[in-house]
Amino acid sequence: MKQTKRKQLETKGWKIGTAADFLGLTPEEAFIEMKMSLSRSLKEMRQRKHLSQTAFAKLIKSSQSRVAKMETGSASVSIDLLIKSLLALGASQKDLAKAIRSKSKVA
Amino acid sequence: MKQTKRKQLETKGWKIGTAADFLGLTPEEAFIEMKMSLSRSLKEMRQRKHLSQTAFAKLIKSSQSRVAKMETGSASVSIDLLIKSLLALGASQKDLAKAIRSKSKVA
DNA sequence: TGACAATATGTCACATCTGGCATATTATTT
DNA sequence: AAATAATATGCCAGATGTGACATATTGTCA
Repeated sequence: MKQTKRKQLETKGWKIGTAADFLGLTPEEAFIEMKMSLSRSLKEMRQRKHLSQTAFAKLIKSSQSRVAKMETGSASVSIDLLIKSLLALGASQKDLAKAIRSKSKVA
Repeated sequence: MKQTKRKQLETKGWKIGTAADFLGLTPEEAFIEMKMSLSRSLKEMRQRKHLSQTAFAKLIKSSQSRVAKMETGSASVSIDLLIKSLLALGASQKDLAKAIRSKSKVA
């Protein structure tokens, strides 16, 4: 739905589906977006610390392959793991909140 | 971390290391805090919509017992499930970001 | 180019999470 | 108080996520 139309409806007292789909995202899509966002944040933080995937994997007692999967947004990675990893890198809850909100670039 | 709070968490199935507690949140504790925060948000949103746990469970194709576990902060619930549930209730990523940052009160 | 480090992908046994059911506990209504 | 609704807790089989390993691909530098 277009922004303009939504605004018109809202000023007329309509309450349209909330939120998650404000930008046209279904809950599932929003969920995926969030994962991708966390993925990117993780990669950025790791690189900023000059850690290889292997070194980081050791740090969080995981494996290089799983770190790679985290950073490429593989479906086999849970948000739990992403968040635990980010926290291990020193991310604050504030950082995570920010990461969750940042959108992915569509090109 | 307060003794009373620790006890409550333990009865929910959480296992917390006993090591350095007073010096702020360990990543593990921060992780638990986040979950508790999401739990509270979920309960609030559901109640605001006047849905029983049973009705909400049907909505997200889960069970009343799991919804109860989500809201009581059981350790057997993943952040993935909490977030999916919140999104299903219409939470925006902004809402989630907010939820993640707010501290949980156990007392 | 070749050698080497970093990252990506596939597979799998094992661990954790999930839904559903039964049942217990707590609130609400009559 | 009894009946009823709502919520909580325990359990378990099946689903999903995990670490680890092998191997492939990509990147970098001599």
